[in-house]
Amino acid sequence: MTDERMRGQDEWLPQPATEDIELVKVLHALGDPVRLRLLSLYLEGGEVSCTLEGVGLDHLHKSTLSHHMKVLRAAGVTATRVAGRNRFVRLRRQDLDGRFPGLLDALLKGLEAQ
Amino acid sequence: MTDERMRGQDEWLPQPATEDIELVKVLHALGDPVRLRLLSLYLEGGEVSCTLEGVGLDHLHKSTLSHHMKVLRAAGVTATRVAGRNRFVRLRRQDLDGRFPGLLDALLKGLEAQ
DNA sequence: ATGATTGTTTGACGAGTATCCAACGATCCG
DNA sequence: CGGATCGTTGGATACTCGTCAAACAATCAT
Repeated sequence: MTDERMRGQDEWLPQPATEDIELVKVLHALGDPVRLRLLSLYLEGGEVSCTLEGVGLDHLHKSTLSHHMKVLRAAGVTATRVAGRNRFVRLRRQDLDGRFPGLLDALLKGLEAQ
Repeated sequence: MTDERMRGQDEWLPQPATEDIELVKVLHALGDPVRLRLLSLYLEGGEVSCTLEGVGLDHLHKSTLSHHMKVLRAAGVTATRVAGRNRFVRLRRQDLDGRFPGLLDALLKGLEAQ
C-alpha cells in the first residue's frame, strides 16, 4: 500500500504507508553505521539534499549512499521529494512519532550521548 | 573490556561493560524478528530461562536460539546468569536506560502497539 | 545540441548471517 | 556409574547485505 496524502503537490519516491511501518524493519534499517549517521543528519531537521559533503561519509561511492537512502525510505524512516535533478530527504517524524512514540527522541538523545 | 561489578556473586556469561554498549549494535541486534520477539519476552520482566515453549519460536532449533541470545548478549542488551545446567536471561534495563534513556520504553510501547 | 550535474539501477564480489545438524560439555538424577 | 537434561560449539549451506564500478536516465546550463 502506498501513502496517498501528498498527491498533487510534488513528486515523491514511493514509500510505505504510515500504518505499514514495521518496528523490526525500522530497527534493521538503523542498525548500520552509515544509516545511523544519516539519521543523525536528518534529525537535525529540515530537508537534506542527497549531496553529502563533509559529514564523514565521503569515503562511500554515490551508489552506496543511494542504496542506504533507499533502505531508510523502504523502512518508512524517510520521505524523499523529487525536484528536478535533486532529491530532498526528510525524516517522517510525525508518522514515526505517532506509530512509535518516543523512539526518535530516544535515538536522538542516544546519538548525542555517544 | 568486561564488566566487573558482579564478581563473586554468581557466574555470568561474558558481556560488554556498560560504557561499551553501542547504539548501532543494539539496533542491529534488535533488527531481527526472532531477537525482537525475545526482547518482548524479556521486557515482561524477571529472568527468563533459555527453555522457550509456546512463545512462537518453537520452529527454531535450540542452537539457533542460542545463537540469537549470544547476539543480544554481545550487544549489551541482555545479561545471562549461569546456574547449574540452566541459563537465566534478563534485560540490562538499568544499564540501557542509563545509556539510552527512553529507548526501552519506546520499544516496549512500539511492540505493544503492533 | 552538447556537455555537465544528480541520482538510480544493475551486476559482481566478498563478508556477514540465519539456520540446521551433529557432537560435545556440564550438570542433575536414579 | 549411567542416562537424561540443558545449553554451547563447530561445520555446512543458503541467503542477505555492504560496497564498488559502470551504465543509464533525467535535468540543467551553455
